[in-house]
Amino acid sequence: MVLDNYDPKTREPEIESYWEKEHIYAFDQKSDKPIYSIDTPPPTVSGKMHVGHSFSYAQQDFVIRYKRMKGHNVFYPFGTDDNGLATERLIEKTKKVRARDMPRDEFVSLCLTTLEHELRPQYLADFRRLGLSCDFSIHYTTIDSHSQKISQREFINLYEMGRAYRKDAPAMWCPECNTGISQVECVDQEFKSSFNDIIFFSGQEKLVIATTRPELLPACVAVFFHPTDKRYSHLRGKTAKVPLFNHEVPILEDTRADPEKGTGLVMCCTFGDQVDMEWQKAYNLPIMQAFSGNGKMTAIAQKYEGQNIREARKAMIDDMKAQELLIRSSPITHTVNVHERCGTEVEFIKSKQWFIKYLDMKDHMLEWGRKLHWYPDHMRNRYENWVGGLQWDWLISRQRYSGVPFPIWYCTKCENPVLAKKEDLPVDPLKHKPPIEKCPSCGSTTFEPEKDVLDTWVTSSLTPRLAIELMPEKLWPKLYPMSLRPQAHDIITFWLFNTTFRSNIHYGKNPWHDCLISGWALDPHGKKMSKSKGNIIEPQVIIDKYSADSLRYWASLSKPGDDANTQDKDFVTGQKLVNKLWNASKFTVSHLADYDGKEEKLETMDAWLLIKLNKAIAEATDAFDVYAYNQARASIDIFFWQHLCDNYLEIVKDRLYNPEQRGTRERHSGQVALYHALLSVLKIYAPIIPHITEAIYLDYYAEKEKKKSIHISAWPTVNDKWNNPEAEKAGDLAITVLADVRKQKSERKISLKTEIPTLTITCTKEEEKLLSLVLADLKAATQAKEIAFIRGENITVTF
RNA sequence: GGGCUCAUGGUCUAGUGGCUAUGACAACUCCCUUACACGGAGUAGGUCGCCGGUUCGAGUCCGGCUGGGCCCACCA
Repeated sequence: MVLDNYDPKTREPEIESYWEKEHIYAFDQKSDKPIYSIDTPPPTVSGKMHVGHSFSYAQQDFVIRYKRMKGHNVFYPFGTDDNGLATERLIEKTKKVRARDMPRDEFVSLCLTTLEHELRPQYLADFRRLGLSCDFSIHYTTIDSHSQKISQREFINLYEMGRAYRKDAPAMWCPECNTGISQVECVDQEFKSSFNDIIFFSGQEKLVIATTRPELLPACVAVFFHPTDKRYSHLRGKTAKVPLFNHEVPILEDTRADPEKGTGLVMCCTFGDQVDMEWQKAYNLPIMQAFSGNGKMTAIAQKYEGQNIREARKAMIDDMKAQELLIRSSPITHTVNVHERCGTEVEFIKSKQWFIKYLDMKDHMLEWGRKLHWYPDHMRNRYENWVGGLQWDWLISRQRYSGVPFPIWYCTKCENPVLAKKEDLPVDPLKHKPPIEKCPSCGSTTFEPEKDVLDTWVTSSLTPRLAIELMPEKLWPKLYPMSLRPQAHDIITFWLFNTTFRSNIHYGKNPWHDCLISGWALDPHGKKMSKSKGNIIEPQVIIDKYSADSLRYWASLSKPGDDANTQDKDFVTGQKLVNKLWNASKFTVSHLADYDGKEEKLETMDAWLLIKLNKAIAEATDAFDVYAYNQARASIDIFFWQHLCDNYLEIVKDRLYNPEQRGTRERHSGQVALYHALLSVLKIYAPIIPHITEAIYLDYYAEKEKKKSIHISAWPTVNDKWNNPEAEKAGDLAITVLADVRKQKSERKISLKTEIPTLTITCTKEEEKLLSLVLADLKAATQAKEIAFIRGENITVTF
């Protein structure tokens, strides 16, 4: 019962162990309380928890802890994403190997064992140390067989619905990673390049064409100009000779050629960019492939064959210069699409890839997005904007090593795909045999496994299923749709969007009711953190230096969806709060040792405190109900610091210490107010700073309330019998007087303890009446021996 | 180029049409008062980015502008 001192460094981990041992956050499969289920974001196992994680996971934990205290049976699983390219790169780095230099089997098993024994446990420990109230026993990883089974099952379902198709198509391709990629994995990056004016011949006429991609010349299949461009209208129907390669290509008109750009003439190469692809389709032009998937020039590049893109570009520019085919080369900076994981320029390559058909669903997608409750609401715009801009079906093949395999084999003779049977899942076609002996269409008996793996988002767009299917099937309808998807705003376009799509396609409903979108943690100056800038702030260091509670407190300062600057001073603020809570509690609890829990008529100041408390409870509750944890926190901050600590405790002290002079009933009344005020303060703070509030609760209140943890105790409610407008007015007046006395003492540079022989208050008759209700407390707080009243309009104080 | 978002004392920030615009940090002045000096009481510091409009009333709503951020498009 003695609150000694509080060292978060040792106490926080102890408290976390206690939660674990007592299963405080365990989901109760048998309970009939309303369920609140969360589609927890599975973070990509990347070594260490990032400060951005601590920011957004803390924010989701605030509202989830609130829901738990409000009486929900909380289903809060924890998954990790350790599937796909990001994981491969991490393993390559930590184990100093290269996937392409070793057998696939060996690499995959290295990934799995390293994850299981080294990376994941360390990583999970970081999230635990943040004080998240997850039920960590409900755990999946996006690469485990449970997830593979579900992912493959739903892929087969898509295939059966006719939504998964395999097509020879220009696919976005990363020549460095040697894999197809999707629209969402691309980012813009500025590059220095050169704009080259090169000469095509149309008969004897010299045509100047500007290009940044001369290495695509061997794949040039046409030249275009705008139909209204008079400079070139005489070229209609003619052909042009491609420099260096000398093949003739048609000269065509199309409105997509911009007369303002370059010379107004543009070459079309399959495939330089998206317009090239549109032209190829529209004019049925041949498909030429200048380089292959690994970024090396192909045979059509003739003497440049085997060179990589950059080498070929330079060599061709040099050769054209030598042959006087290059008029001018001006350096430019332009933005190009690069693969976000490696920064390589994205190319288009023709290959056989699996796609999920969804462009036909745009209207439905918008409707689904509108049915979700977004917090904050404007985040919906990002979803709608994304849907509006979709132009590709979802490319889901990845030419990687570690990932969920496609459950498919192909007939070696007719390429007919053979899908695994659902009861055999999960399968790895590289290891397992197809479920049939003979190809149903051609009768061949030899099959070839699909070597590609599924895009990691194919699996992670099923996280609500991965989570609930860990539970017995009879609970699924109660858990799904889930209550909440918390996540950061940067992945609305893929994770949130894809999950919404999958859920509606497979189950005919949205995957959740609410989405809580968090912002980003930026550096102290509002800049994005990055290794290259050297401005990374590590949450582990903050927890060590301050505490997990102060890290969480910082996360509660900004409103949902807002980015926050990561500043030391905010951690200091949290640390001060922890300290203040501890000391205020120490004081309070020491005066509650003999408190009997009986309630009787309250002293006016005590009633005043409980009115303020009622208001704080109402505000915090309303705020938490709409996920406005920052407003809830602000309300309780004001109550705790101003009303309780700065004013009330100073006022009630004298009654608590001196019951002989002030009366035992008066002391007891103070105890009543203190008991409820502190308890509610702790409870309202509990979702934000769960460690310190638990420490205090366990020391004093746990026994009284017969609960093992504050986090499963009942959320405070407004108590109507405390409402007392007269007491509130009287208390507010007393605070005005007290503040004025303090101000004058401060101006006279005398201690607040200095006695005042007679305090004269000028006020109205009604004010005097109200103040007389709290006269004894006011005397004690101001150190006034006597208080005299003079009639007057504006309340003033002299001594 | 389009969409969204943000702009409030030196710094960061609250603010949901309505008295004198919130709080924190920093600064300054004081106070070692038996919960806390990791504390307390005060003081100073703001034409709420700019221009216009709606309104009895605008930091708040509307339009335009300027400047940041994010997403998308463009990329010959």
